[in-house]
Amino acid sequence: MARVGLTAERLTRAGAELADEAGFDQVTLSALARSFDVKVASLYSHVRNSHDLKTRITLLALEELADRVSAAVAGRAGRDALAAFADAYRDYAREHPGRYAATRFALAPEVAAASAGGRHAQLSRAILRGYHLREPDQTHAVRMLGSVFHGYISLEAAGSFSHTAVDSQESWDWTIDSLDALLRTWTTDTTTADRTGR
Amino acid sequence: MARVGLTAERLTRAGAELADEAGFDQVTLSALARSFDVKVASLYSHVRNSHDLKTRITLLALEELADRVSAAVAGRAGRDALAAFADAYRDYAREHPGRYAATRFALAPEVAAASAGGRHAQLSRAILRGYHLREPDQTHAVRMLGSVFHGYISLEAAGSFSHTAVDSQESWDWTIDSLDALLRTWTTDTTTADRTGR
DNA sequence: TGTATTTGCCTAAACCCTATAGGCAAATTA
DNA sequence: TAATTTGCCTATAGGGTTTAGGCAAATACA
Repeated sequence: MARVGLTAERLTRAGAELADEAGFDQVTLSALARSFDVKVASLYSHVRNSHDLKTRITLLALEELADRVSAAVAGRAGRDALAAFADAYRDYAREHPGRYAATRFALAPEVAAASAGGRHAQLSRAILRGYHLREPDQTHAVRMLGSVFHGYISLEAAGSFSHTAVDSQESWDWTIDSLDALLRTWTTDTTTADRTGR
Repeated sequence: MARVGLTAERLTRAGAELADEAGFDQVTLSALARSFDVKVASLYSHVRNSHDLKTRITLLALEELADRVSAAVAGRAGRDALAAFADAYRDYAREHPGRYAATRFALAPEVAAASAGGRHAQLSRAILRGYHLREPDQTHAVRMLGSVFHGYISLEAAGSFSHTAVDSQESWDWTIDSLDALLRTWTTDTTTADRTGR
């Protein structure tokens, strides 16, 4: 019985590819075993179980994505940085839908703490640095940006924006412009009363 | 063999409850059969298959949610309407996490066309009526609002906002205020160049 | 280099979920 | 009351997960 040379890493990479091709929830140990022409039970020497495999794919995706976002925003500021940041997420989601879906997988707290999740949070705050927000506004803004981008990406992936004639790219640009404008109002004018006009 | 009196409707309602308790992807025909103390095969007389059941739960959730949102925004305008709209979605997601998750289930195009999805789109546009946006800005704004609210709700549900001391309710209010302010800039000043300051 | 140990992949088996076919009895209709 | 429809059943097959235990290939060590 020749050995195929499985490792947790190879399984994780193959799992990530399968996720992109068939969807993250189609990633099963059975499918993976088939793709390596190996019996399912053999995989249990390398990953603890199905959940463990998904966790590993999630960690891989979080790292990859953080690397991309990090490279995209390097040397940029203001609207430029904001757009690069947003595009990095969206492009990744479009190129790697399964991996992007994996980044939504609920990790165990200890695992999450050791993941690239922290880098994402830092990157988000780095983008806002140029807008000079004070706490707690900065936290509010981090949450809002995360919400908009993640929301847009998932609705777009679900096909929610393909019913009308308006191009999705236009709405995306409009959204980034709007967020930039919004954040800039905070830069120069920091009282809520004035900002909201109430 | 006494009959239990199953119907597609009863299965759908029980499925929705199960979704809220255990998660939408824990909704299985097996679990449902157990809860009715009936054999699994019996369910196939009432629903075509597992996918059909999930579709029915999705349609139920979309209707319920549209009813709630519709009632919430009735008689309101401006920021008031915007907040009522947003809160209706968020409250529903918090009270019925499984049903809210169901609203993200990908429906077949014909089914989606006959669903309450259209009502949601109309409600969204109704909110914007008070801000007097022209096309295609209105469409952009509809997409942005959908993105923010859906994104916020799903990130919040995933626990993404429970790592810092800042209260999630505050960020939510801040976000709604920000969106209101943003939309109001469009009301009085409609050229992109001026709005973004580029 | 030969032997001991570890490690990788295997078979076997149990459990759960989905789905179809075909049967019998309860409910409905005539 | 008889005929028909309908609801729930048993049986069966297929796919995914997971554990236990075995044999052989790779590795370590004398």
